[in-house]
Amino acid sequence: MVDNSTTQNQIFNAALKVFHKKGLAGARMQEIADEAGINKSMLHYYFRNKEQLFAQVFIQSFKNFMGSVVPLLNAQNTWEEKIPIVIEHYAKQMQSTPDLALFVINELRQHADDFLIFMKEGAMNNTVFASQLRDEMQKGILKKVHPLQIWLTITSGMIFPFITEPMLKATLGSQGVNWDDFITERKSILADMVINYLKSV
Amino acid sequence: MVDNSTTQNQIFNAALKVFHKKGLAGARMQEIADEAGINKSMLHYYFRNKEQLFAQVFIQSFKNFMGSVVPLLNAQNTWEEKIPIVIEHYAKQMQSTPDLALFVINELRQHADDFLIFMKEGAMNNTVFASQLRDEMQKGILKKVHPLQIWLTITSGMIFPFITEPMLKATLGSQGVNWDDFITERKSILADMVINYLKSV
DNA sequence: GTCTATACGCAGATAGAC
DNA sequence: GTCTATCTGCGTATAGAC
Repeated sequence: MVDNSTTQNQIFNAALKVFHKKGLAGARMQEIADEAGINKSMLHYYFRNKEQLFAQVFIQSFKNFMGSVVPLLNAQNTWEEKIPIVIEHYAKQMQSTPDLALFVINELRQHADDFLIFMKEGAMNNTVFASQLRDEMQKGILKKVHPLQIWLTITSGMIFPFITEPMLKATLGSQGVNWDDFITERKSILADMVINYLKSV
Repeated sequence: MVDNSTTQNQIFNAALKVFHKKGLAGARMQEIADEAGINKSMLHYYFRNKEQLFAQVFIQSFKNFMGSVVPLLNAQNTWEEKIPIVIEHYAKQMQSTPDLALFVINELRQHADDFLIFMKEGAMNNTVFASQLRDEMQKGILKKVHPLQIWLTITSGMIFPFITEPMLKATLGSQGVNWDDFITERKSILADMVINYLKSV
């Protein structure tokens, strides 16, 4: 899955890992080198300096975070089928790369000017999913709201619990609630909530 | 509102500001001193070192972020009245201290071991709000779910949009949607969604 | 391409005068 | 309590041998 065939890739993947955990300011070039099992000066040989290494890591992370869901939104099924699929997609993503979302959110906030240029304007709004919603809204079948609100409810509802996981787990633990069960319940509640709302015309 | 009567307070408030914006790793003692309009060595005089200054800032921030809503949850009105009030509370909080939430989430994730001790176990679950929900759930009037799910839906739905504000604004801007209008719509959608869901037995 | 050694600046921290 | 001057170590970056 992860390509470590070249030295450059080894460095890049290590950088991905360390930057995701520590952020730009907190990451150390030495730690990235150690993680890659490679001499520190190699980082400069391949990526010039910390700033440029970070830039490449960020761009890749941003595309991955924002873009990986788009195909699901453009698929050939109904909007109603897409909702649980997208929810499941985010749950999987948060479990496989737990630090990705918060990293992107955080660094984008601090360096918005430098990196916001990578936003594909209206990427979400041009999906088949958004069109499907707008269609049925106009027919009066669905409640009329901006599709972005639906979209935001789903991402909020699924990403936020994971970025606040330490806090949430502390609360759940003291209640004797199992994390995996809680997340399972969460996925179905969120889907029901959104779908019920849309249909409540 | 902000007490800058003593030198110590001036430093503390400046530290609050800088740490919230830059985080522990990104903040500079010199920047805090400049922000306070005070000599750098004063920071060490009053707070010993960066770590201890940060610790005090974090604890205060955490309490503020987590605790300020509790009185609203324990108030003498119905659960249904509380929902829009709590939503409004978070909107106000995110507008007056835009960096607070992300700061707490972020630093808590990186130093969970050091700071999670401040979590009041089950703080949310012991509120009147949670009891009200459980009561009506048992009577079969409301859908049976863990009250924390309701709570999480509200916080997610209201906090997440603000911490992703730069991204969201970029998207909205390209659609010609006004931010304030979007947030206003958001508040009512979220309240409706949660209330509708609870009542859909 | 990869390594060792080293330069250099920055940021946290202290000493000590006033 | 507040200031100036200074120390020290760390982290980025480069030089240069192999």
